Amino acid sequence: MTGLRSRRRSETAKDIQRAALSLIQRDGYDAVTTDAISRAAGISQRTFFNYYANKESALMGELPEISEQARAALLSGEGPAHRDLYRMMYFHTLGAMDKREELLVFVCLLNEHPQIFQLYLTRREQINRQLESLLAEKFPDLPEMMIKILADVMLNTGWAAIRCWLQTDTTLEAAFDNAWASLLDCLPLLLPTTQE
Amino acid sequence: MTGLRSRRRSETAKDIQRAALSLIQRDGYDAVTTDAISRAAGISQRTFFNYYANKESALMGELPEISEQARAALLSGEGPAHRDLYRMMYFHTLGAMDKREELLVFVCLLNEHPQIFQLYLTRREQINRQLESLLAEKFPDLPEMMIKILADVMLNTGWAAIRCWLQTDTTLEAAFDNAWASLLDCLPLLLPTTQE
DNA sequence: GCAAAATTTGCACACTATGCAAGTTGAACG
DNA sequence: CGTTCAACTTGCATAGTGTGCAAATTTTGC
Repeated sequence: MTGLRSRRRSETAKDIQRAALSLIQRDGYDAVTTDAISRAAGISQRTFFNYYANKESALMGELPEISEQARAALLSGEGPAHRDLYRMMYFHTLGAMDKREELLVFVCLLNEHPQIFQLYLTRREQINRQLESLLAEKFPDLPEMMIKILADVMLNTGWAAIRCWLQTDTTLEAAFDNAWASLLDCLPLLLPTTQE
Repeated sequence: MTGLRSRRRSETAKDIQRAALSLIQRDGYDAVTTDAISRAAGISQRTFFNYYANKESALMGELPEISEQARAALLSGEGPAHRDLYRMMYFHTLGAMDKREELLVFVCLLNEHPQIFQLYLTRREQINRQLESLLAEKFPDLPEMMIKILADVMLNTGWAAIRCWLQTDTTLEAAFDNAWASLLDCLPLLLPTTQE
């Protein structure tokens, strides 16, 4: 796929997402139909389904690729691990922007609409798997199970930080620091006791 | 709600799930409609939707309550933590049965149908939150963030163990031991280095 | 500029899902 | 046991979702 077609596809995908978000903010999630989104985006409803599987997918937009910035943020880091994680998630998941207001709208929708919550979980899982592949690169000698568990532990802590950030007045960086500290505080509960 | 009505409701929910699983195994997921499931379960399609939101929910059945056995398995344990986790998940999530064959069917469907995968993730999340409430009970003085992170770490390790169990010839107990060992092996990677 | 490939669109239609009212069943009470 | 009421099921209508298919349009390569 070449220049104009590729660019056109990206722009249309983005147009659809913007139309979805705008209509949903105006009319409420349940009142917005795929037909309305399509018209607002300037395409036919039939074409809508060439881009997105359903309404909530349109609302969330496309899964971001791992950018060079996000890769570098994690791979080049020599520690501490949570600094790497913060920078990776900042560039990748938040798209290097402080999109707090937009994300707050989104969290509201999440809490009210199970379909969106489901898709959010799927997105999270997909991003966790992306991180997993990065970690496999960073630690080429670790077994697969360890990579998977490490990715899950790190990313779930990161998501908890983002959620905390959205609910309090703290900075994103401080939220990551706090979540990480909580994780480290949990470790003694996981370690073998003297009884073992 | 009293005796017969309550029992009737449970049985009908179960009938629907069984019908869904049976039809899907026979005809393939995409070929089975909510109408077909309803007829096979002996109810109208309209009633189907009084029980389940959609086809994949019917396939997965209802979310199990935390049984006394599962509670006891986690709350009474004095360690090691992964023994508690194993016993809790055995009683709660696997329903105290070795349902390996049925779960293998399910894993196949998971990998082929995004809607089922999404619902699986939602189920996982719901069970994680159930574990979280149990942990809050077991450790009443821990802050909320720690409880949340601890629940995520433990349950994700448990899910990884179950997935491993389904893919290898190992026993479920050994799979939990291995996954837990992998988790402990990850901890040094998370701890602060001397540079901090 | 032309031919081929890629993409959009209109259309038909099956399936999903919900509101509503009529019919049926279970529970409570005398 | 009979009656009344609440809970549940069902039929029906209908809007929205989602897909296959072929014609129309746009982009690409030469």
